Amino acid sequence: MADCPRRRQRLAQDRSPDDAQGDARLAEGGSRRAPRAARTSKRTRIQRENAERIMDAALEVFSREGFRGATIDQIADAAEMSKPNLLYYFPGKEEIYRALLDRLLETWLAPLREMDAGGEPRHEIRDYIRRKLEMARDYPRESRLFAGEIMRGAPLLGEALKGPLKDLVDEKAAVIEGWIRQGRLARHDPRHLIFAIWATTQHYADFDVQVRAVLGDEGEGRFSDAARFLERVFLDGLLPR
Amino acid sequence: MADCPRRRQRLAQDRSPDDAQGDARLAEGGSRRAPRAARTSKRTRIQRENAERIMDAALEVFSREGFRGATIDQIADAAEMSKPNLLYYFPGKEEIYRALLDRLLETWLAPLREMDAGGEPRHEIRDYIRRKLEMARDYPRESRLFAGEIMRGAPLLGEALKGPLKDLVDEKAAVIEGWIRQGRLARHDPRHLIFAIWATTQHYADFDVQVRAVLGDEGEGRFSDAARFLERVFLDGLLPR
DNA sequence: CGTCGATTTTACCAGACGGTCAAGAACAGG
DNA sequence: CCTGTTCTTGACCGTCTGGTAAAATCGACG
Repeated sequence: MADCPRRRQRLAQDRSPDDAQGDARLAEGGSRRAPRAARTSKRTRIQRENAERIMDAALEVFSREGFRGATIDQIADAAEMSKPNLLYYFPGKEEIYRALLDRLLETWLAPLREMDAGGEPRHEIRDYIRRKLEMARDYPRESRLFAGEIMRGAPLLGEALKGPLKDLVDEKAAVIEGWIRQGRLARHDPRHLIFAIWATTQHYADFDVQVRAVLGDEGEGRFSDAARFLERVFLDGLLPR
Repeated sequence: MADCPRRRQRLAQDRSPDDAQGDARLAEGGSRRAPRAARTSKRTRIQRENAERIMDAALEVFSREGFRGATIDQIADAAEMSKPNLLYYFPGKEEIYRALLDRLLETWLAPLREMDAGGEPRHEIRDYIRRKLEMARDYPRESRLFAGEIMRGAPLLGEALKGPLKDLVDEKAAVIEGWIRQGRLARHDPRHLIFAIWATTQHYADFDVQVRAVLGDEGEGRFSDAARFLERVFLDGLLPR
């Protein structure tokens, strides 16, 4: 942790050229005014650049203010763009938000997905904690966006939680249960273990002001301190004695 | 945990008769329209009852929608009261919110405050986890209100975090360090331990939808399962081996 | 039972906000 | 350099929202 360099570019942003758009209902109902950006399947350079600028600005604003607290004007300002121009690229506020969540979800699941049934339990869990903590450190805005959506009752992400997210947790819970049956881990509920890792790591992004306030000046090394603490507690607590 | 009955009344609500009011600047600047409720120091029965109904409704709405997402109309509806009538008791939206936070803070710190330097470390930490988890179960709205305020950068609670909250954590961190020096606990950073307990317990209130989505039908006993899991992991991880 | 303050309501307002429109500016392809 | 398309903008609109004014109603107490 302490030794890996900061980075803050590209999560799932570099996927296909035609992604991350609020084009949910783009090519449908004929009568609706279609001449929005990207009616043709090919996107121009300007379209790609501006869509990206908007997404980044929206992440900044939504993660700080929440969905209702954010205004299109704020996002447009942050994207250095007029409001009507922004609305030329996205049909509305909710679509921008939805686009952000869409591309966030798989990024969010990635660290858990990497957990390898064939690996050594101690090693796999420690690495999972590290990866999650790195995400909290390097992508706090994404963490807060996600947290905000869940705390509001997940009006948009609700189905994804019961689908892909639950499926992944079920899969990895089975892996952990396998390790337990082999006697390589102490008997614990694997789902609550996963919750605990989510909670403790994301805490350092979502509650950053509180963490800083409590730690005061000594807060500089909070992420490496947290890594040390969490790895030791979880491993000592999880391994059979 | 599993055996203590549900309850959902009174946290710090029953303090003095003249509390929990947005009366920050009540008896000041003479020229401002004063005839709001409670200009005299004595509150009538109706004033107490209505202020309470408003606070409860506001907690419901603010905790679900966030500060900016909540509207005075929603709060008034929830309090079964007209908007102007509500504004007869509180000078504005922010004052209601502020009043909620004011009375929440000391409730929130209480469980940690109870941790006793003279007690047995294993017992004290286990009980602290239990108390926090009970609060997450019985007062999820308060938990979400607090979380929302912190996530927005704690614009109102900021000073309280650096003052009373930090002081309390410092005090209890010293207690834990004492236990460590006595060899009764393994060497760990006590502040990150406290963060971890906060994070894991509050997770069950703040991220309830996610927890439910992942656990599905088996989610009924989530609080007692969580208690079992957290107590074991933290204690096994914290005690010297 | 009348009076005066406490309480409640109806009507209203100014600004913010999400979104639209039509016209102008920039640009790519021929 | 012309032209059709893409991009950008200033002006505008209906609704929502926080908050106010003032009149009407209630209720305790002499």
